[in-house]
Amino acid sequence: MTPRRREPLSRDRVVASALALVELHGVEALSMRKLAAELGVEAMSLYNHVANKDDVLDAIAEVVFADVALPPPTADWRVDARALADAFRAAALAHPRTASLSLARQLGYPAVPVTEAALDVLARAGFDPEQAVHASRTLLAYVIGTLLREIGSGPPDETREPALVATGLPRVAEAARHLAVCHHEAEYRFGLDLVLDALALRAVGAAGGPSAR
Amino acid sequence: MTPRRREPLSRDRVVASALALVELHGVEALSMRKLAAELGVEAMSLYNHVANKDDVLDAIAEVVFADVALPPPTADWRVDARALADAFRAAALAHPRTASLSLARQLGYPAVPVTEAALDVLARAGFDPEQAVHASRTLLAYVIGTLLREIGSGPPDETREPALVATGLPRVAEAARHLAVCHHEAEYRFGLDLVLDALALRAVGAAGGPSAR
DNA sequence: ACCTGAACACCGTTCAAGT
DNA sequence: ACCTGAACACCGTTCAAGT
Repeated sequence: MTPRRREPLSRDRVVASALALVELHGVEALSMRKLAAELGVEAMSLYNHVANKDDVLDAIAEVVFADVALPPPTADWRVDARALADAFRAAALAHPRTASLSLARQLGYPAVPVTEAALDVLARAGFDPEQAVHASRTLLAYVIGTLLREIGSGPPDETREPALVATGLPRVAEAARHLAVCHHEAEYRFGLDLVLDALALRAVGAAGGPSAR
Repeated sequence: MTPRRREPLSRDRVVASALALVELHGVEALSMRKLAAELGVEAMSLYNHVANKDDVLDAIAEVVFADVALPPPTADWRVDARALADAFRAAALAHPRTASLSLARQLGYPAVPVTEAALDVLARAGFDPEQAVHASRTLLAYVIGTLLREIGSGPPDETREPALVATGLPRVAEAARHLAVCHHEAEYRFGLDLVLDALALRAVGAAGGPSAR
């Protein structure tokens, strides 16, 4: 019978509990009623702290990217760009089951510091503010697309390679061995290097004069 | 009282109806009961043709990319790569409200022809089969990431720019005018050019000898 | 101010029964 | 073989009532 036999409910407690439930059982298993039960309360009490279920889902998405551990800048913008992309990826992979929420919804205001860091890196690479916005969007689109593939891909599946060969499509059959598997880390790194190379080229062009083309 | 007063139910009719409902009212509004009503049948009848609701959602995702209008090859692989990316984007944008289904789930077997076309383009660019797989995954990740941003972004919002300035973050404030808006078509093209440039560079390297680096 | 009981209008899915 | 009625075990959310 301590004075705080039960923590008072709060928006933060509701959201934290919801994130935990999603991480444990997946988004589709989250219900307002189970969330309330988890918090030792009736479902209707939640509505004093969140607007509705969608509000809860938005809040979960925001928490994920509020967690991005921004790397300290170095002298090499390429190193910094890579570190920032890695940090973003790490934050998403820390909560894989929230991916469909955090990646599909528009990145909210808690993600603004990530944008600041990206624009800073790209400014140091030589982009003017407008080009830096475009470049950062390209980089982020690549990273998010890669994460979506990684998080959505199931466990290894031995039937994939023979199925690909059986399509009879020549290029697919020829590459079936490589298409059947996906080493996510290496795949991410391959494309990231590629995008960074391209950004480096544009940055040099931009430094040579405004609106190079 | 014509003999076919009512078309017989079939998996294809169920899926087509589901796609139409999603396109009209969104994924969250799709229920087995409403789907059945749309088909003039009781909800339980659907289970003679589909395994469950998830099966329906998977089937919708497959239909979207079965529709990709593969462009005929030309003499210029760069033109072809762009045309293929454009065709993929067009297919996704033709059913924007299914995006969370079609882009987040693993691309199914109906999308294999797209992979064949991509690998063919990249082979003609000079990539060996393994490198072509990596390159195609990079390209697709970029396109999908861009689509997710495009489809997830709401209508223009006048409050965004002042909110960005108000963060006090210097790069964000400086670029607020450009961050506040997003011309999706132009943004997509910017990054696509960038990725294609980078692929062109790798292709040359690969043509110079196996495993350049 | 915050919590709750009861209720409303829904869900997906199973199963035994119909034709 | 295909369709259905009734039922089960759930949903999100509202509202008036409690403390």
